[in-house]
Amino acid sequence: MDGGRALTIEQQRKILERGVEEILPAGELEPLLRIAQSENRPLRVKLGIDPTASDIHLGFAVVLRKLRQFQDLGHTACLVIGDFTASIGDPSGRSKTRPVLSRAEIERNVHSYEQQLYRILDPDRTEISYNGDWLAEMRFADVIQLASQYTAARMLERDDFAKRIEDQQPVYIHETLYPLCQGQDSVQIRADIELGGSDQKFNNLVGRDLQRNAGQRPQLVMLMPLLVGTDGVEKMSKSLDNYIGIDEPPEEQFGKAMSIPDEQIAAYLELATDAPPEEIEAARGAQNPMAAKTALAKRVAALYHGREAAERAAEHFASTVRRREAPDEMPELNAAPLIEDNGKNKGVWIVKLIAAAGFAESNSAARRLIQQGAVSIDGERITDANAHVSPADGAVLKAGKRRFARLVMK
RNA sequence: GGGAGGAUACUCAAGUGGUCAACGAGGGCAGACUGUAAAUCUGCUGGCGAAGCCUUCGGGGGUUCGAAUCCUCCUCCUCCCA
Repeated sequence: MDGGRALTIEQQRKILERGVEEILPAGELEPLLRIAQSENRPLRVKLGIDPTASDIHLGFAVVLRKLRQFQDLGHTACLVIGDFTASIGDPSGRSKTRPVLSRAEIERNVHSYEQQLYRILDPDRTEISYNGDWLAEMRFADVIQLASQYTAARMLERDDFAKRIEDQQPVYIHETLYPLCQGQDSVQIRADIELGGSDQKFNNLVGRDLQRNAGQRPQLVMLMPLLVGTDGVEKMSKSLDNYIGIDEPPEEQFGKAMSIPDEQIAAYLELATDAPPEEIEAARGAQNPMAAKTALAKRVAALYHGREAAERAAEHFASTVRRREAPDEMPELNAAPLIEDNGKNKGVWIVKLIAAAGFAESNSAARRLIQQGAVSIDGERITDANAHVSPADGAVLKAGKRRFARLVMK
């Protein structure tokens, strides 16, 4: 509890409530902090992790960063890896039944997850458990006992299920067990608080009921707003490919951040960065979204790669995108083996060159790029798909705005 | 157990014998423009060294000069009644 000693309970509460969408029951955070203090023990703050994706993105980082705040105040992060529940699939926000993951996929994801988690969390105050350790051990009688604690009506009235039923989409029995499993996790690890995205409200509240039935104090539920993806519409997620990964290179993060719609700038500043409230407020009605967005993109890159890398990413963006210059560093492509000389054709066939560079998946796709005027060598546009070229060694091949390769001709 | 409906490209979704490599929308890509990889507009979006050819509409078999479209069997999916 060393971190917490310097601050009053009131101050701690303020920090912890910042950026939070909802606390259930409202107003219970401060009393809980007092209990922890008087009992002189860290709170156990639970976060369920669904290992269905292998990349942690800014959306999930919102919750992780909140968890980190708890850690900095001396509390314990209790991560529950849903290795067992991943084989069910969280129905939250889903309009369809989820595909089931294989054991191997889950293990691969978990492994990659753990490395990324500690870019945000403090490993010394983190406890990791796998819910398969207890859920897989349950006997059928235990499952019945668990299921007997909730009614079908309450389960089916939740939004996701109700909508599906109305749309004549299937709802499977095992999906209704998902919230119960997650609630059982809370019982198992004796969570004081459960963090989650706002779409986790129902699941987290089930945990309260189960804990109460088990004679525990029901966990406080803390819900964070969902970060919208770079498309500006859907929730950020890997499957929609609208995410910014915390492990991505700074240039990628910067560029992706620049591609969010202007209206999302303030939300991103608030949820995904440490920007002070004044800056967030200023960004809300900004006259110059470009400047605000650039500042945001820098903050994001700096958070995961440091200030210097963020500055470089900004410069990279300005030169490649705004001034359309070739970047300093780009992959090399040895084009020498592609050179032909058979009387009919002399040089490298441009279509093959594009395909070899990996800029197109097929020759047909390469032809399209060429015909659309996307391809150039050393700034000279090539629009004839039958063209053969003899570029100088070190010439720059470009396809579209962002794909570059330096040609090696010997 | 009984009845009804469905499976089309990345997704949704038209098409019910030739004019179908398959309408449309979303997504993606590209170009123009710009303040950005935003917005907007336009184009492209199965493969092949490509005026032509090849493969595709859940799977197999069949009818036909010709099938995504008709028949048949199979697989899978959904809904309604009980």
